[in-house]
Amino acid sequence: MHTCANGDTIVLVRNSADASPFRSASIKDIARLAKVSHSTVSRALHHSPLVNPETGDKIRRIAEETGYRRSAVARSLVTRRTDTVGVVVTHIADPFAAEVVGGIEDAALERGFSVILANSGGDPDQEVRAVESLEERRVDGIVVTSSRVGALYVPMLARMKVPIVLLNNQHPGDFVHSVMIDNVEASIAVTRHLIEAGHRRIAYIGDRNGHQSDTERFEGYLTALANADLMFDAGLVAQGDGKPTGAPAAVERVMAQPQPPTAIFCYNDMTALGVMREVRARGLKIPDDISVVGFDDIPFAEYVDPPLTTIRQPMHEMGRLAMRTLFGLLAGSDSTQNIKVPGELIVRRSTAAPKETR
Amino acid sequence: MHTCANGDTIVLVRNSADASPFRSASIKDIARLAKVSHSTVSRALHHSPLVNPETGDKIRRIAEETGYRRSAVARSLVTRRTDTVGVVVTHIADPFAAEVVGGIEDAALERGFSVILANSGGDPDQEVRAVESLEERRVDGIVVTSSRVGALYVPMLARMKVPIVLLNNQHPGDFVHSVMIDNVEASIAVTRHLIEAGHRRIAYIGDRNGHQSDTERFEGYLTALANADLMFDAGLVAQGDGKPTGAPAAVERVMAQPQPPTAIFCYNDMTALGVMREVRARGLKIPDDISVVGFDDIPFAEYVDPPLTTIRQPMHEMGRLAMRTLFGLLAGSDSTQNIKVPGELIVRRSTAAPKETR
DNA sequence: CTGAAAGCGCTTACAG
DNA sequence: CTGAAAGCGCTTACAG
Repeated sequence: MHTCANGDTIVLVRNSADASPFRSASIKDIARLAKVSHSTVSRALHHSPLVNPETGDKIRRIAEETGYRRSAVARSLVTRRTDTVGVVVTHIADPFAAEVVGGIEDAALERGFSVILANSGGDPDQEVRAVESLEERRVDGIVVTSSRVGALYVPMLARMKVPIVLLNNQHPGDFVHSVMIDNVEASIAVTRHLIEAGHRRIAYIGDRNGHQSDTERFEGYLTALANADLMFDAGLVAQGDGKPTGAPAAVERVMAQPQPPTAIFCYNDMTALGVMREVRARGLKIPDDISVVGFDDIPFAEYVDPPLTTIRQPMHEMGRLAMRTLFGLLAGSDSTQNIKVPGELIVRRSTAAPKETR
Repeated sequence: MHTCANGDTIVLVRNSADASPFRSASIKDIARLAKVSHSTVSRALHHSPLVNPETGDKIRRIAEETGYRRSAVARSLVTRRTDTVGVVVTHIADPFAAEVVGGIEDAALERGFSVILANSGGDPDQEVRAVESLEERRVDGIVVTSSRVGALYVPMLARMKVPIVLLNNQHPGDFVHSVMIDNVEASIAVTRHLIEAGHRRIAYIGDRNGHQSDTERFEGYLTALANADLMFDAGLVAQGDGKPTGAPAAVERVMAQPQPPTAIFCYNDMTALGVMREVRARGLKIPDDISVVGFDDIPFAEYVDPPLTTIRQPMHEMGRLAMRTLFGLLAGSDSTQNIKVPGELIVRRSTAAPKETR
């Protein structure tokens, strides 16, 4: 309840017994209290120079005192902007997604944007539904991480919907706007690191889910082997599932070879965690008996024992870059943006020279 | 562009050179194409029984073909609901927050709700700003995790704003609606676990940021000691910062005691990670020389070496419970909901009997 | 079964 | 500097 100097009073009451939507104070309520038109209230709240400073102050004071909150939904209807971006991730609890969203959040906050989260669960259909739901909510832009749909968005875009940028697109083929880690180069770098340490038999444990990033990392692995004139041995390649649980079977397969590997390159850090665990369960010491490398540099990579050698993806920065691209698009840029971000080789103690060479 | 059987045509054009907000198709465009009123279109899109089945089908087909997306913002303005919940977290990249948000997401999706994310950065002022921003966006409800404001929301609520539920409130004192882990009981359980293993000198490494949860966990620790008739030694208590980085100094302090501890109870798993690392750097073996326990059971707790004994917080489930409470409130419930969730002691290999007793 | 009308809470030319 | 008016894209009584 707010009582004015002139005795006017406003009481907002929940309508009836249940908590169904109640009417919150509107610009008109403030107008009545301030004895001005609602147009003037609207201007005052925007600090428009068109309103008398004293009137403006009075209006803002009343708004403050009554706990008035302007309705972003009403505003959006007329401005046709929601100052909102949608982000679709596979699972928010995935450390990669969480870090990326952190970067997106930061960039959004700087511009007064909010972010709406949507899950794809890694499923193409659910991903499309998530994007559609975001479109209904009239977000100003969308970033899709680890998309399984990728280029299929092109026709949607042709219909002139919201701008979309993909972050680490997992669908083969290019998309108009994207920020991607340079998987091939990074993969060459880790593999070369192992080769230079003296390894000749290097296993690759991939991801059976057919991610584009897996294809590219495998490609980098092959390239590095070729560059060093090392033979490729298909027996040293096995598939995991991107999670620790997929590792044991894959380790079993490569270690069963007549000449087992002295190093294992894992598709990602989560796989590496499972690999380290399985390798250790087999009584092997890391890195003395076998070297292990991952990919991503998730926050825990440095806390496992031994700390994991890996490729750092600048996840937070990638989130920001995706937002910068989006803001550029919103500002009218219509150029294609395909940003390729370099990974960084982080050498820790899970890698060393192979036994034989020492 | 959409061309109708009757030759009518609709073309939507971005207005002018820049990508400024363009007009997306509205219910009226569909109405024109279908040669009905926009009221009928609205009904058809809702599958209202009030519309002729054939007319309805025709309308929906046209909507489909033109890629029409109803505007949730316009709908919200009239229905006074946004089918949206706001979630404020300290940092989304925090594993605890990410898991909780995962549970919230799942519960939201089941009811067709979207979630808007907002960061508090652990700062009370920013937390309040985040909540206000969510109110402006007219979310139907808000869940605040690890609130630093807690009971201070009461006056805001008195103004009849959006329902708020706190998840693991970190502000002293109770709030109307909350879901909390039972810190005291859980803390008694881990401490008792150590005592039963034979430990007599148990250190506690807390969190200097003054979280309510730290106070409660410390309380549980004291209670368990007292229950076992063990003397409390202030020299065995040190403060970390909830992150691995805060651990070394704290370990230094407790290990410098004339009689160092044989076990360390850490405020949370992140602290335990740092403790394990520091303890190992000092040449001590875990658990042979010293036992370490954490709190939370973050996803990585089982992958560190040795796997960490800890208290599992059912984070995902807690997120769902918060949503259930919110939905109850939205459905008209006006009862106070203070849900206390039990933690679960997960014994792994970072704890064992102390050396002397073996 | 259908349409005309009012209204949700704002913003913003337009006229004073 | 201020107000009346139109309109953003929907929903929903109300009258046929």
